[in-house]
Amino acid sequence: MGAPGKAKRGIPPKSDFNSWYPSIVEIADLVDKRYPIKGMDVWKPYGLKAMSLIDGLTRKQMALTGHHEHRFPLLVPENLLDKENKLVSRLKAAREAGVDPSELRMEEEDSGFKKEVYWVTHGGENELESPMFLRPTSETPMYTMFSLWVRSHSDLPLKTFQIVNTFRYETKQTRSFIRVREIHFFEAHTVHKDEKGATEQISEDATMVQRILHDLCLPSLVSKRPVWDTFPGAWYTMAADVVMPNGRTLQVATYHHYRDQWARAFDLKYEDQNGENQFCHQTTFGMSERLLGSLVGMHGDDKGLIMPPAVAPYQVVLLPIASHVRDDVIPEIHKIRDTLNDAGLRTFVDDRDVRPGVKHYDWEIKGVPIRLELGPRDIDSGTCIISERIGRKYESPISDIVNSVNSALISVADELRVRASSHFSDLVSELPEISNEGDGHQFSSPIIDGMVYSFPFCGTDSDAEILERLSGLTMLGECVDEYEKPRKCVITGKETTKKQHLARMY
RNA sequence: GGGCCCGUGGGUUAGUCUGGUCUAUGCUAGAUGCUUUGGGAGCAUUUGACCCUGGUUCAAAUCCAGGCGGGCCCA
Repeated sequence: MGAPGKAKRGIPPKSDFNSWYPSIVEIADLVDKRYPIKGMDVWKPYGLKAMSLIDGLTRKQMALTGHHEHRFPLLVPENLLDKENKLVSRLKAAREAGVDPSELRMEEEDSGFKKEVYWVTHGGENELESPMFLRPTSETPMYTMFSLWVRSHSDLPLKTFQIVNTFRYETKQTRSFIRVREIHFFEAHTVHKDEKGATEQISEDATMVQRILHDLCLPSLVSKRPVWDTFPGAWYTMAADVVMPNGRTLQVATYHHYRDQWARAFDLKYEDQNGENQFCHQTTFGMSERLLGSLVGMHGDDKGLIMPPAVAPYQVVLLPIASHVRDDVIPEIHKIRDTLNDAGLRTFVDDRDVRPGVKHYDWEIKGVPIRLELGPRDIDSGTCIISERIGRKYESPISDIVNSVNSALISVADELRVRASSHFSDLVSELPEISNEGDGHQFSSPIIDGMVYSFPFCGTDSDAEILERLSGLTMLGECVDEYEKPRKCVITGKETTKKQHLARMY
């Protein structure tokens, strides 16, 4: 704690999360929100570096699984959107009518996509004959090209991805990294011979998400979204949700199994071994800067951010002490820095001419996992002082500095995982029992704002709707983790191992 | 779609109801100098703001209208 009554750079307490979050993203120098367009923040170097490192984790997973990076154009001609709109509205209508999409015949219908995109209508002063829009996601441009690229079964599977900016015209309240209009977006799109190939891809996606979230020290809930919350073009949608400290869930990753629905709309076919044309099966996998938002929200505390070592822009900040008193402090600290750099660590020497306390506070706000102090006394004794952002502070011999720093980084990451999962279990609790007397369904105890509720459920869509209405919360979908022993469904009373969650979503 | 609120230096804030004493207050941040440097140093000097346009008035940060920008709540 600082001196009584003295604000720490004006950071509100973390317990007031709705004020803390928007303040910390600016105070820690991740973004500047003052750009005069709502939902379009300026990325500052520190924030951009963290995001690039997160992208690095993603790229690593993509490389391990044989995906290739592409880059598709930002602009999409309007007539391609029509194709997608038709598909989406047909599938949506089919779903609502409860029939197979192929049985349904549709007239033109506006699915509403047009309202959610930014339009380019002019070239210079001339109105464009065919307007274009900024991609909200890249199915349309990509699948247009895929149908040119895929000829034969030997072209499959086609595994692509790109990390680009996408645009959505949000009218609701925006929040840095959580709801923005210019989205830093990762999207992987794959094309397979059959449903089985696409299904295997979905499980590969699940593995990748968990590896990335492990590096970010984030626990998550993975669910199969309810039908009404599935992306209309998808057969089914899987999603990973992180629980923020205010109890709202944040969807950080989704992966969709499309079957051959899009392939039929975009005429995406291949010739199989028998010389026959077959429609392809497809998947997509998406993530965004919400990953950064979620680690800011989960790990930060009253003093500022805490960066998971895997993506900390600086893993070690070195603080020279009293360097004007002794000439050897700076050279010695540079030596240590070079040693750490050679070991592959990201470092920074803070040689500003300010008092050491200021530097400690500054780097605490930015969440640097380890601060390393070196002053004349340390040089004489052959040691330095290591402060971990999670609280520990101790002396360490300079001769073995790489090992000390590496194990300190591991201990920070471990501690973050412990804290995050204890936080997580505090926020998720069992749904109160439901009675169904004459006056309809009732909870035995009231729903508390800021909690996520888990419960056994095997009911129908309309049972789910009852729960949503009764609680005022949203169903996350069927969780991939099931109960070990069957339990009674909260609505039907039948035994089931299936687990669901109700939460307020971002 | 419906309703409500707000716009003052980089940040935050006083002043707006009741027009003049406001070339605009406090804190913080920034700059310069000297002294300082093992967890937020001190002193001195100093830079910096009334969202835009129009109206009312002798007089507008303040009242009115419109615009632009931001936020909240409800469907």
